[in-house]
Amino acid sequence: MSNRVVQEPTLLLLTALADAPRHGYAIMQEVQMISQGRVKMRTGTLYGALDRLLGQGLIEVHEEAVVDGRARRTYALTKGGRAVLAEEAERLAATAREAVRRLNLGGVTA
Amino acid sequence: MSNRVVQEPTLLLLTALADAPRHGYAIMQEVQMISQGRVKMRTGTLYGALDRLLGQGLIEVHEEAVVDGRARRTYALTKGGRAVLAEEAERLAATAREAVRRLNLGGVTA
DNA sequence: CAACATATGTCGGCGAACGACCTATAGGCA
DNA sequence: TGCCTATAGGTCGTTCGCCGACATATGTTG
Repeated sequence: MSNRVVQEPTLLLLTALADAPRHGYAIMQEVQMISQGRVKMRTGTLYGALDRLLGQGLIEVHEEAVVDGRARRTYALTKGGRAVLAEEAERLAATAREAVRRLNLGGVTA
Repeated sequence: MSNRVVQEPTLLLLTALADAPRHGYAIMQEVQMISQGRVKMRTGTLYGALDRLLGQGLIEVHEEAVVDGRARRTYALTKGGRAVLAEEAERLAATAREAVRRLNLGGVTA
């Protein structure tokens, strides 16, 4: 019953991976760009969300390299993640449309 | 920097009040309808959110009647609430558009 | 050398949402 | 009559995603 599928920061994360695989830092920058600088995703949110999404099978590790003894992972959307993102995007768009419709109904002639 | 303006359940609540003032129970039903039965708002969420939104000045008490010794309040959007809802709806629509755009970019030829 | 960007992560805490429960009346139905 | 459901409004403890701050390491530029 619960909606709690994905929240906005998470949705932006998925969106950031929609066109190409990216690594963590790049995702943060991409999220900022997508949201026109409004949402600055923190690392705490990022890596927490990545773990969660990996567990949910919405994203996967695309490539894993070790650079200077540090893991460098790039993540990619899975088919499931792609489907979820498409669904959520449609749902969001529908909600937004409904909000606008109602604002116009009750707004002017209230 | 933080996005956290309003979350989805809250946004649906505001949307439910966009065309006409409503009381709590009616809001719950309306939210269900708007979301096509996907989001079933609980009373815990509802009244918590109403208090919060009243405090933020996004909604106001429209009418207050006492029926059978019980308070019956109807809530309405304030101008501020209306503005916030309009903004958020636009933002959501933009995010959804970007998600779809990127899905089409990377989806087929990946 | 200091400062910033790149890059990856951990941890404590907050707050919205959730879920379960409570009260109360009216109506359907077995 | 007793039970369930819908209407209507409300409280409270818990969960969980997000936030903010911190830690670490390298490369670059002033």
